[in-house]
Amino acid sequence: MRDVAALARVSLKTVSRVVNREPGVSPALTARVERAARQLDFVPDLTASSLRRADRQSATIGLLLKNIANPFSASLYRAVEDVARARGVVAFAGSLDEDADRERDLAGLFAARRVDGLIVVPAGKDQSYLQKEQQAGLPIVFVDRPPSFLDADAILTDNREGARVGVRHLLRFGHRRVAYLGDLLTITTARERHDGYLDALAGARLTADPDLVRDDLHTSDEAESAALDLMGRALPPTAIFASQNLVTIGAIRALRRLGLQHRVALVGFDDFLLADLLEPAVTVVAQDPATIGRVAAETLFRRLDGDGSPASTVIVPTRLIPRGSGEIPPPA
Amino acid sequence: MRDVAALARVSLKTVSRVVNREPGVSPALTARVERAARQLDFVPDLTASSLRRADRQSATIGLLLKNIANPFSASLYRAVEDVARARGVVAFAGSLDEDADRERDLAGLFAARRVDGLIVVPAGKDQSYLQKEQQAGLPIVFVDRPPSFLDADAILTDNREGARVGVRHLLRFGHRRVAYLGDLLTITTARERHDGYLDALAGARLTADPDLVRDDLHTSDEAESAALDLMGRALPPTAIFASQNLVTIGAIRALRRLGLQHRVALVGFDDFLLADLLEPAVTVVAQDPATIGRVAAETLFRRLDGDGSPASTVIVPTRLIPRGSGEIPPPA
DNA sequence: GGGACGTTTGACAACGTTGTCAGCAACCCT
DNA sequence: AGGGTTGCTGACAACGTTGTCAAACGTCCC
Repeated sequence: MRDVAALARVSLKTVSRVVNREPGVSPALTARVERAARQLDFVPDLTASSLRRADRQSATIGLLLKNIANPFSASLYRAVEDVARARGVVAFAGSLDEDADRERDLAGLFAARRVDGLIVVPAGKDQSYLQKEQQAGLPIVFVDRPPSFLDADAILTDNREGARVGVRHLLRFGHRRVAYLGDLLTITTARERHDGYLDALAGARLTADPDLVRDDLHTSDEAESAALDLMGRALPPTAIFASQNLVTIGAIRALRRLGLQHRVALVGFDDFLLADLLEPAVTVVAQDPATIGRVAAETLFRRLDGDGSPASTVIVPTRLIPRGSGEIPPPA
Repeated sequence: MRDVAALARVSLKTVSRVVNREPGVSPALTARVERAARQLDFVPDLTASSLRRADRQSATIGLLLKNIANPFSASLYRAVEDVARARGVVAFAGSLDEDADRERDLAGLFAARRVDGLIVVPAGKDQSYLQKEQQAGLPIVFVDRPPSFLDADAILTDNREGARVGVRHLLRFGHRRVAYLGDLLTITTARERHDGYLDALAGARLTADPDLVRDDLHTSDEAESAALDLMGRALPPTAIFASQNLVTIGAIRALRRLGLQHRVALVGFDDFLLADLLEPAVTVVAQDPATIGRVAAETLFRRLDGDGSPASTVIVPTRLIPRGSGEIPPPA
């Protein structure tokens, strides 16, 4: 900037004014400065600028995701990016892999870089460590899972209701032995889906058979062996509700291995690519990561624009997509 | 930091020394400063630090991707993140959607934030606009597609050879009428795959039937109608080579609609989730985004560590994964 | 006792930018 | 002509941190 000022024979401040399009610089000087800036390939340093500026905004936000490589996180990121882009804001992203330490570390790295806001899919059981930052004015929006020990905005999927609807869908076709395959119970959403499953059974005046309920399945392989084991029992289930993407895929693999994919009904929570091309096509309770991401980003920016209203929670509904696997009736 | 210094009754510089673990501070003062810092929840401002520091490193890199929401980009990001994490470096990411203007804009936004390096999947046809930054010392590594009008490191897939191997695989089963469904010819990799297809035909002393070659298909829907159209011709192909993920899926949909999925062979370029669960399972030429991302990040950091050797190009091989759809013989 | 030396500490300037304020010229009004 | 207003410009300090250098102190040796 100093070089630009020298070349245009003006002061630093005038260059700053031209670069920031502040009013009150004569056309002649504006032109001279712009020419000099172009000639020297001047790129203003946004970090220095935000250090000095009164509002201290860095036009940067941070995203803490489960795992960028999984489609849910990736869609979420993309939706946030699109909202941010419209404001010239760019985003940092990091994967947590369900690791609470990683969550704190990354939040610290982002805070040290003075992001303007944080969108968090929490991995740990306690977000109170963010309280200081929040009180210091950092807006934080939680996504997919509510914060613990912290009062903040949250954009959530209606997990319990979604699971209830999915399981009820199976019950309507006459199933009475519906198995549940669930993710780690340490994960809030997994617990909620588990509860939704129980709700649906209760709604049909059924009690859950503990032998048909398997929690803490976190990988496709674990889900596959759990499903194989279930189907090998004396009284196997006639339908399966899978609480998550990878679990659904594990269940599909198991049914395929047993040649039961057209005999045993299956509904999965969370949609996935090509679910419609499998045979049978997979009935799912679809979440809407794009909407969740968009709403989260909009909420964050509303806070940045000064909205000081109490923390709100938005529940994004799920949608049951019948495709075939969930409409298989029980054997007569 | 001033508050910490006041509370610990030391100078700013001493706080700085303690925070950065510089040697030569007495244990007594170190303890006092650390206590004060904890007490005040002091988080050092990395942007101010990097502004002042001699090396000007911000421990931040930027990634320009095709589209974060697509699995290739997401895996790439994750691989880069893992390498960066080990160094305490965080990453910005942005989607380009094949838009050259967007590429320049985002590169500018990242440059203004003084990233230490850039990993770019180029969208435009000319990267010379990055020359100034590069000469100013910004390491830039290109991924998936080589840079144009710029001398820089590149980590590429062997597209031409991969396509050749995929098509040769079909020819080995006796196919003579192999169709080609390709992405936009403006995309370098699409052209290379097209050439690989021609190579394979030439290797079998066949000439390409122009009626069987369809380029510029960029969405699943476009690919589907192109495939439907091809199969409706008087002399339809007995096998299809699809040059890209979405195109492969479009082709699958078309074959399904015609009930031909077990009659017409199909090989796709680029692996995708659940390809093994479709019927028939889909034979693909798999790329390796995780390796590509890891190598790109390693190359970038090597440059940051002062490697000044001439720009290098690393070719990451592809792998043919036979799963069924590519092993269907032509009708007798 | 005094000088040389090493260790620990702090004052100050600087990184690249912007907020504040003052200076100056040109104009308007009485 | 004098005073006020307006428009444009620049000097200077400041944002939060670190590099440089010198001061202060203690230790050791002759």
